[in-house]
Amino acid sequence: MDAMTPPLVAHKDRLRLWIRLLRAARVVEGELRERLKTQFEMTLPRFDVMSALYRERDGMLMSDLSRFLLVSNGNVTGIVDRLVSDGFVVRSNREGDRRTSIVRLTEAGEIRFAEMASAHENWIEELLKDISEEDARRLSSMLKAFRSNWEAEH
Amino acid sequence: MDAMTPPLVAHKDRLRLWIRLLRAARVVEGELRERLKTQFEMTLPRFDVMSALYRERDGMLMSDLSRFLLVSNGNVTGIVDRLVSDGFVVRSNREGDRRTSIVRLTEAGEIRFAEMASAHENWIEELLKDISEEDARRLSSMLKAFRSNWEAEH
DNA sequence: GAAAAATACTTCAACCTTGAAAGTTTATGC
DNA sequence: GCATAAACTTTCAAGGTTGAAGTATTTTTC
Repeated sequence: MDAMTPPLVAHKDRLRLWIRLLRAARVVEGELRERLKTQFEMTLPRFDVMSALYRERDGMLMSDLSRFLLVSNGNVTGIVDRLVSDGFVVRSNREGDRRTSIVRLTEAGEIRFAEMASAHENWIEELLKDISEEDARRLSSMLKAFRSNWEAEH
Repeated sequence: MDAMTPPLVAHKDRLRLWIRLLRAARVVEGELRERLKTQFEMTLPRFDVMSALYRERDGMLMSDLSRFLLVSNGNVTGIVDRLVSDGFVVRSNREGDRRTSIVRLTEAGEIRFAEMASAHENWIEELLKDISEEDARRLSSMLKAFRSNWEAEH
């Protein structure tokens, strides 16, 4: 064998990273989905919408939700519909623009989300406990930079 | 203000990491989905199944696929059904156990996957280009450790 | 070897998701 | 002002996803 033989599979580091990242995300997401369902009778997509609305107490447009959550418009329509019939969310008309309506949490929605958010935070701490806080911070800022670059390009 | 006042929001590093990781994964996944669709008329779940079968040329059981891809059994049934009608996959009976069948790529499936895999690898390189190879390796091994710990505990 | 348990898979209802098409309303150009 | 474009949302079909229930087969237990 030639001592100078180059590696047969070079520059695959990013591909491997992507695969592992995806699998880790799936594992954690599956666990969260299950706990939300059993402990709060809640789905992950609905939790995500409520989370966005909890940050924006004055409400959001459907398109705001769609953009923020990175999902399609039609998708948000269905999820909000179900949250409305759950009694956690309301659509209210907006003065001066009859195309849009503002989506807000109801009081029941705020109370329920606060409960879930508290549990959710603990679950994440538990599920990611094997990642040191140091690593978490470094990785987190790496991902922030990644996202910033992405936003700048798209 | 008390100089010793502790941070109001401590130990949120992992939560922030999780949120950013999820968003990054969604951005990349959305891009991959769109490219697979427009350039290969292929969905991401079907690509994932073909990818698993390409690694295991002798074929896999449905339950192997389910376990490997981290999705439910019923889900795999549907995706494989569609891949069979696409002509990319076959189910063949297995001697000695009539509960199971071996799922394999057809020759057309192997050829098609090889084309897609090549493009896919380039896409990942492109999409993750802002992550240095050094960072990619470090993060990758961090995620590997995370997954190993997870497996050990579950 | 019959009964019970375990294994492998499919079916199904409910929900999530996308992308395209269509509806409504508002803004723009002339 | 009127036509056109743009913006915002919903609808719909096709597909993905889960978890529970059901079917079939094999293995285990006694």
